[in-house]
Amino acid sequence: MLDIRFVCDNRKKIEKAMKNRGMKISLDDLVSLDKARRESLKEVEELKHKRNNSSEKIAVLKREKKDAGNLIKEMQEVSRRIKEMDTEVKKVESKVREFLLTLPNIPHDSVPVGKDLKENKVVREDLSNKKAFDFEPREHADIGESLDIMDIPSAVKLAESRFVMLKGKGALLERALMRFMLDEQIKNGYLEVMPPLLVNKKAMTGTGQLPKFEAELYRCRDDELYLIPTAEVPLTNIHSGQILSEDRLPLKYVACTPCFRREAGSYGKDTKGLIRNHQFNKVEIVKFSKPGDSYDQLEGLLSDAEGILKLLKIPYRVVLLCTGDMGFGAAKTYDLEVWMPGENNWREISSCSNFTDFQARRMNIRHRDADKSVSFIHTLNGSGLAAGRTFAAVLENYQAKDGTVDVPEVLRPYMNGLERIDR
RNA sequence: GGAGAGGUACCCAAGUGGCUGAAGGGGCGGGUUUGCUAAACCUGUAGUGGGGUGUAUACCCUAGCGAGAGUUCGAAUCUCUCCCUCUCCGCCA
Repeated sequence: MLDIRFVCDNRKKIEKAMKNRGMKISLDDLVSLDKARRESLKEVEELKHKRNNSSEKIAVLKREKKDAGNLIKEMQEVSRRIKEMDTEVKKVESKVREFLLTLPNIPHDSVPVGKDLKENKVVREDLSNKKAFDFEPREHADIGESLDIMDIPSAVKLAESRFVMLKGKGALLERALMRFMLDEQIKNGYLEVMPPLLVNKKAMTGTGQLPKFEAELYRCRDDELYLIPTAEVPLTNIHSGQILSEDRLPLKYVACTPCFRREAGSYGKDTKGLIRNHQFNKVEIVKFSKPGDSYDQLEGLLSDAEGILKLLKIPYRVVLLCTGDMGFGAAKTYDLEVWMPGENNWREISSCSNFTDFQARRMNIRHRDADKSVSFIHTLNGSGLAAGRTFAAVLENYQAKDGTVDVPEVLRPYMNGLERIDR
């Protein structure tokens, strides 16, 4: 959410930013709505002032056993008017808020302007671990099924399409990845958390999933609770409503959780294997930062995520998203993409974003400066990494000609010393 | 799920319609005195959101006693709805 004052004072800037995101938005209504809000508010507060004074006078009169009838009569009318105006002000306020909740964040100046993913910028790449295959590398779903470590038909029978069941060494590999990635992020100074996987509406609104993206969420029938689409939601909401003291910042959290996404509107896309599922495991890292150094913190968070791929020895590149491809709440986003030799393509495996004060304003997370003034903090998050997609990347990059898969060295301690996955 | 008790500031807590724009403790900040790992006394302690005036410092108004609605000239206090916490019972990994 953007600050209403900032929006009103910087219309040109906002409208340009929205245009860069590929949105056509006019702020005329919002600005006049807010003007009306301020005028009514001033008027009603003056009436309230009058009422407060008169109430006191009435109290004094009554105590002195004098007649207060006239004043009471007068105040009846004032009170009626206050009630009327309060309703009006509230209506306008909620309209303003509703509008603000649908406005995305303003992209940072360093973000390239562009229409879609074709205009994203590759910032750097590390191909030192890219292998030359002397055979035609296969896709991960193919490898997984022939090794009998991925069972899609069973998962579909139990749930529906876009679910997968891992078995045996596959389940072990997934668990190893989760533990390895968690341990690394803990080493990087993040505090591990096991959060609720179901959260309420307020939390979903805080991070920006609601109200705009309700169709992406699984919702409980009898309770006002939603399955988390990412641990970003519970982690970022940990400090909602709080004023954090500056010496605690940055706060860093990590969680490994299943994530649930309806993937509405992606029918027919990435239907094979582990790339786009309704349920997947992900290690998420979140930072609460002072406003001043959030962009430095973003670089750090990115390299924390990147470190996993370096250790796993998987070729990857860092992509800076352009304005048209960036998520709703982000001011700046780097994607980490891994090389998938079977698919002969790059795949997003992590998305690291600075949300600036966009989420903090929704959640009301603030900090106290050295000069005692209070301001919104900045939130950041990134995957470190998505386990399912990392699983796929390991299969494709570590496959051998005979259909087996080597276990990356760093994972072996987590897999009871297992060096190779075979049948 | 059933029954009961609660939710007041950083914490504990008093408070059933108007000198409560919230008593009293504790904690924390400042001060005084005596002096040694501190005590006693004095004093401050509603932060914040919103609106306005002014501009380096400020001031005024308004909201705020779990949340929302209602009654009333006036609500922490009365009524309703919801949320949360605790205790007992039931169920349960």
